[in-house]
Amino acid sequence: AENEVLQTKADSDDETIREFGGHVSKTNPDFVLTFDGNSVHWPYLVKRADKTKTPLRVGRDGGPPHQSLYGHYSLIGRANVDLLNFADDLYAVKNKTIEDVAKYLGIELSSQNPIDETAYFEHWSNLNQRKNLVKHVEEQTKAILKIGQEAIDYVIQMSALSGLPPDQVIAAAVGFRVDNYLMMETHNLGQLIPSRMEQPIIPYKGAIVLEPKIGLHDNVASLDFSSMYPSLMIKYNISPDTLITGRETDDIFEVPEVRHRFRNHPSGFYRIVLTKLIEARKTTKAELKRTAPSDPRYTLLKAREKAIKVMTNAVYGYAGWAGARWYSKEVAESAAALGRETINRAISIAKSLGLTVFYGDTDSLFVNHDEKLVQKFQGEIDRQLGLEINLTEVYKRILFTEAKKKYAGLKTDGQIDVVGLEAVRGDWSNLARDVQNTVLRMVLEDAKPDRAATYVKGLAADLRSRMLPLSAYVIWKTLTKPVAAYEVNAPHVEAAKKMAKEGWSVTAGDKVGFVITKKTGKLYQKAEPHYKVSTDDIDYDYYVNNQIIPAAARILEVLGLTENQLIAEPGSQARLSGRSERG
DNA sequence: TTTCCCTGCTTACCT
DNA sequence: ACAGGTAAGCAGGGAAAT
Repeated sequence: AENEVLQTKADSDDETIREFGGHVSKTNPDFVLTFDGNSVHWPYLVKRADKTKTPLRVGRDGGPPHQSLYGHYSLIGRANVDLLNFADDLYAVKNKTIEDVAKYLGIELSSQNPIDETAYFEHWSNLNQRKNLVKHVEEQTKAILKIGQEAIDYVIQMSALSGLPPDQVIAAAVGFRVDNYLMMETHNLGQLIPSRMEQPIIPYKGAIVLEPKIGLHDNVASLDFSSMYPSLMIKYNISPDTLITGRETDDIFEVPEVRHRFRNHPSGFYRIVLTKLIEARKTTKAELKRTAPSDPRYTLLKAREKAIKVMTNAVYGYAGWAGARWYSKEVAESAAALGRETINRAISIAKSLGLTVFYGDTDSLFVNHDEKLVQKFQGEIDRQLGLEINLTEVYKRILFTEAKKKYAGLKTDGQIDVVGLEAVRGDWSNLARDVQNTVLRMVLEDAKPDRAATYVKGLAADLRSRMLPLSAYVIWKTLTKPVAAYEVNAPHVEAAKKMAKEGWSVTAGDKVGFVITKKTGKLYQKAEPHYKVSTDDIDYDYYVNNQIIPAAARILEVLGLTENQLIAEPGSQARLSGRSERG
């Protein structure tokens, strides 16, 4: 039956593998979906099939999977899609678990308490608990299918655009998707494809980030240039094949600041492909407007539009990537310089119209939302710069911290946008994130810190009696290299070492969950793998002083409160001296 | 001997 | 393993304070 979860009663590897192959042949799917299959399930199955000398018949040819490009396994005649690769494109999902990805995509899961990998063995060993483990895996299997249904249109559209097969395109890094897309277009133009060359990495100056106007501001609009870098590259014909290296002076454009020169005519390669991409996106958007959301083509068009957008936005970065076939430092550097000129001129225009600029980053500006002035501003950007700037959001109230790239705004629909702050960082505890989100809502709604300060003080005073689940205290950090390669001690590395000692395979790219315990010594000596900790072991002082207070203070300091004011009841010196050391 | 301050390593975020 | 710009915590070491 469709969407049926198959379970085997086989009790040996060879029997299980044989049965699995039989089911694949019988079902004969076009797509095979896994979650982390390229790193875990396929290599494992291949190894066990080898060891037991059992044929792993999963391809349409009845053959085994083959290791392919981009760290991916391919099945002959089927598209083997590893949905973890799709999840990597979902920036908002911090910890790429099946459960978190499903939740983000709005997929309902019937089980609320998934079993952590580290508890699998224990569940398997205990016959009563084994049932729960089987149930859990069944739930995950169903979730993977649903995630696949959400991903499939995007995968197919990205494949159609880039020319890479659907199973490869999602495994391929962004640079290789662009590379392949450009190769396709070169072919369409009847031109030759340059070979990839070893290039030294030469850094260059990038975008401008403005100093934010610290504090709470009411009625603020955010505006964004639409496709700023692509638009500038098209406008000034910035491309490797239009770059002038000789003495030409006729019909040329010199980029401000960096002084690279480009021919105005004929159109260069990047102008041609970027124009094509932008036109394709416009066409798709127009078609979407004519299509009812219930129409099956609607999701397909949405996916196509997203794929085109992703590709368009990646071209500038690609041009500055030393591994690109069409690498040109001059091109990337010129686009960046033109971007800086653009934002600077936009700031001048805004100010000349009487608008206040609160903040800006690369291609965005935050100004007071005076509707008439903002419209006039957009008109002037079009007239003076020949570029489009869109009103993307209106905030009833917005808070800028002293730091760049960290702010939060209350939108007109009551939702809060949080940018860069601890609340959106995956390497802070859920506890700290929840506290900061709560503080932000209180502050943005009240426009004063009192309610939030009382809340934080209350929580800090009796954290342990709140009996929060352990998951509130777990901190997740990525291991970016093998544990032995680290130069300095760090809590997540120490926790990883402890896991390795117990036989867990911890490798670069893994997320390590740890909890700070009451043990003595440096912080890294207090860190324990999350699954080994009980709530009795938690160092509550650390979580108050180094998680809750800093996360709350980041916001409340903007309104004049200090960290100390959040810890101490007025006049209580005892608590002040009771703080644990910070760094 | 303890505290303070600076620097480098490290991770994650923003556009 | 698309780009550069930015914040921030912790470790470690030496200088300054006790």
